Amino acid sequence: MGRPPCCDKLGMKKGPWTPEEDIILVSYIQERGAGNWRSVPTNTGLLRCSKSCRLRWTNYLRPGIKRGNFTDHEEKMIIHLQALLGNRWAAIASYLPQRTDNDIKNYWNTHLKKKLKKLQTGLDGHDHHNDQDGFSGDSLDQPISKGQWERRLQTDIHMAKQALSEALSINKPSIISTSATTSHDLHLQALKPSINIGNYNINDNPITSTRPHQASTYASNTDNIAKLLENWMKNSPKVSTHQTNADQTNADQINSFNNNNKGGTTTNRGCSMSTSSEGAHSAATMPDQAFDSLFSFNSSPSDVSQSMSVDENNANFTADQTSCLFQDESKPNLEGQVPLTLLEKWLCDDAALHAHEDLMNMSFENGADLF
DNA sequence: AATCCTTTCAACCGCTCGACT
DNA sequence: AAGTCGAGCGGTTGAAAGGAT
Repeated sequence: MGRPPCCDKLGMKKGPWTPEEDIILVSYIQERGAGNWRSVPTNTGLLRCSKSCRLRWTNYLRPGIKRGNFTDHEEKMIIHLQALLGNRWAAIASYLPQRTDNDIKNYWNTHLKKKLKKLQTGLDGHDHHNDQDGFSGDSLDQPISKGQWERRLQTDIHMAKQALSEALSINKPSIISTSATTSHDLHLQALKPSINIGNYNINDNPITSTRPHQASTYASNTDNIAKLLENWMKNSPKVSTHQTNADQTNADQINSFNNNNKGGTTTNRGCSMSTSSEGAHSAATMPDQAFDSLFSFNSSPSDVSQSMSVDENNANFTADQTSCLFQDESKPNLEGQVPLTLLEKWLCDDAALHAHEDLMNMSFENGADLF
């Protein structure tokens, strides 16, 4: 008998969130910032447990969430990171700041597992040493000692650092070395382009990007909320009966944003990137105070830790991010390993394709800052 | 048109971890 | 040192949507 679920307390509501609840939550977080989730239900009057509020915020309402189809590049990054980190979705999501761990996890389970399985069965019909699942995320069952794993990790970190260092060397513009001799080398090299996540994302900006796949159909979460509110406003004109005065104000602001954002959506989507700073950024271009008010959240520490810290102005990874990339402690990759052979090639092809371009877009000064 | 099957994804559950006392 | 509590993570579930028959 474990602890009873927190949602069992006090007849908490479960199931899908309503637009009204979303608005209340967004309003509250706008006012107080994300964090201290325990106090959220009491302070907002939401009949939701703190956990549910946090989840709703982090997985759906939080600014900077990209929804919709994953790009080819994202897909490959997930595959690669999954191979490196295992099913550590939060860690993987930290390299794809616009995606939530839940999204990535879902995408892995619904799309990528199948895709890889297909690929794998196509590759080797005879090597079934792993398990019935081919190389599903849960397939790695060969034992590995902690010591072994730690040594491997150390080597990985060292090699990755070295690789990144080389990649950023102005004298070596070609960051994918042709001297990779081991699967290990290939693996790390293929990771290199993902180091440029921030850069990559920024380069989705139509102004600077030349990538073919950036015609984004993604809606930022502001779009989500806007759409949601649009419907809600149509269906439910009685905002004030559900909310406090403050909430009413915020609802008005949201509505105001919604209307104004119709003109601004193109711009935002054009950027194809909605970071947590999107609000502030967009507010600068949108005169309406409502938008500014609602979406320029004050980043709480938890926000900062969860959201990307890409500097949109210089479009570069910060040193912290890079060190984070390598400091991220990894647990033994006992599960979710994918045999890396032709799959690697597949991934590396893409990596090589984008690597040079990414590097070119990264200023050397900032690259130097990484170390 | 009706039914069944599959896919998707938001949300929940249970567990672990770290901070605090 | 031990206990408590909140936050976060990964696995799983189930409703809804879409597709096949």
